[in-house]
Amino acid sequence: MGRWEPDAHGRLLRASIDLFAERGYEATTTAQIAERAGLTRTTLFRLFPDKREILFKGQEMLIVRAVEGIERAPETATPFEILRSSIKNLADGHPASTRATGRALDPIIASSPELQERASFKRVSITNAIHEALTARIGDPRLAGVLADIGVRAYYAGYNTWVASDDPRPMTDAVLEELAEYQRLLGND
Amino acid sequence: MGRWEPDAHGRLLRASIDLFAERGYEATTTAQIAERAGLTRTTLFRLFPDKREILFKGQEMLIVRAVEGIERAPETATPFEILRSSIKNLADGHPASTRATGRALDPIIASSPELQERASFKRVSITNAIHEALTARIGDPRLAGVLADIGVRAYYAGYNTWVASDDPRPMTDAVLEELAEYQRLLGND
DNA sequence: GTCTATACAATGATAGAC
DNA sequence: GTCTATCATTGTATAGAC
Repeated sequence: MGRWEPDAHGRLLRASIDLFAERGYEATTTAQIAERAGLTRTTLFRLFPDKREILFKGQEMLIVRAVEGIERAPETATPFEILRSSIKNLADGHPASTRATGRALDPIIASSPELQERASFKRVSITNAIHEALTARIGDPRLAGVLADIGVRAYYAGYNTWVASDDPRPMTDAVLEELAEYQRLLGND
Repeated sequence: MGRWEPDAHGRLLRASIDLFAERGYEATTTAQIAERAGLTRTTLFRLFPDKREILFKGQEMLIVRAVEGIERAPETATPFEILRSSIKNLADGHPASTRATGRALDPIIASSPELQERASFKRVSITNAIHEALTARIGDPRLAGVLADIGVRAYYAGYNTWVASDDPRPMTDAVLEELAEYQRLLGND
């Protein structure tokens, strides 16, 4: 059954989404996923560390982009402007196709405690990475922590409204609007 | 081996902490935990839904207390005062013995990705519960979300400094001091 | 250098006996 | 309510095939 149709990751992701939508996450075995992707279970576990990660791999990029956005903020930027730079760079990483993927993926994640747990871990990990990089940049770890929370909340809330809408503008617009609302609420500093 | 020495939960928790500290979380099997507690593996899984939850059970109480604190806030309270009531009630739920438990437990959790994942889920769940209850109380879901983040951050940061210190005052003091710092940073509204 | 075959340990579920 | 026993599945390890 050897194969080098090259996109093994992509085939496994598509097979997973299809099967999870058809039969549910828990009712789908890793053997079935591998079979539908034209691979074996062994290969699946060589490419992904576990079953959950099939749906989440690629999110390491999110941390890289958020931290990059902090490093690229101009020398004179205020703490909130640095946060804005981070969240903008993070959202800019998403192509238009993210909307379709999210519409297929999000209901699956919502249906399984195991997947929600992994999603929570990703959210906390992104928050912690921003917290750390912001602390290095602005010095105050408390302010950095609160800003990290606010930025990540804007990112997820903006993502959710954008995925649910048909607004043709990029995801970044929705995320930055959300962030601006938070800034206004808190009496912008 | 039948037993009704009554504190099965407590025996399993203590056995887990001991064994995880001795041999590591992953290297300890559920059979070994059950054996040290004087029970069988089947009974362990009747009392706890999975191996991780042995260390985290009891945290449902945290959500109840946080929500209670919101409901009990006086009619005239500002949004931040309502949040303060929530976080105070949450922290008040911890007896002095929490410090010793935390000192034993926290390094174990930090050593295992699987446990960190469960811890992240608990943090997000508490945040979501506060978000929801605050939204019901004050109306604005955006303000409620940001406040929930801030409150939960104060709770965890206060917990961490309190566990690391030998300050004889209750945990609530450390948590509320942290929260007051955040309020000051954001130019109290 | 990627894919596969096989064997293995551990989690968690289930059915039935005392 | 606890136990014995059995089972499917996840995830690991190793060695080998193309």
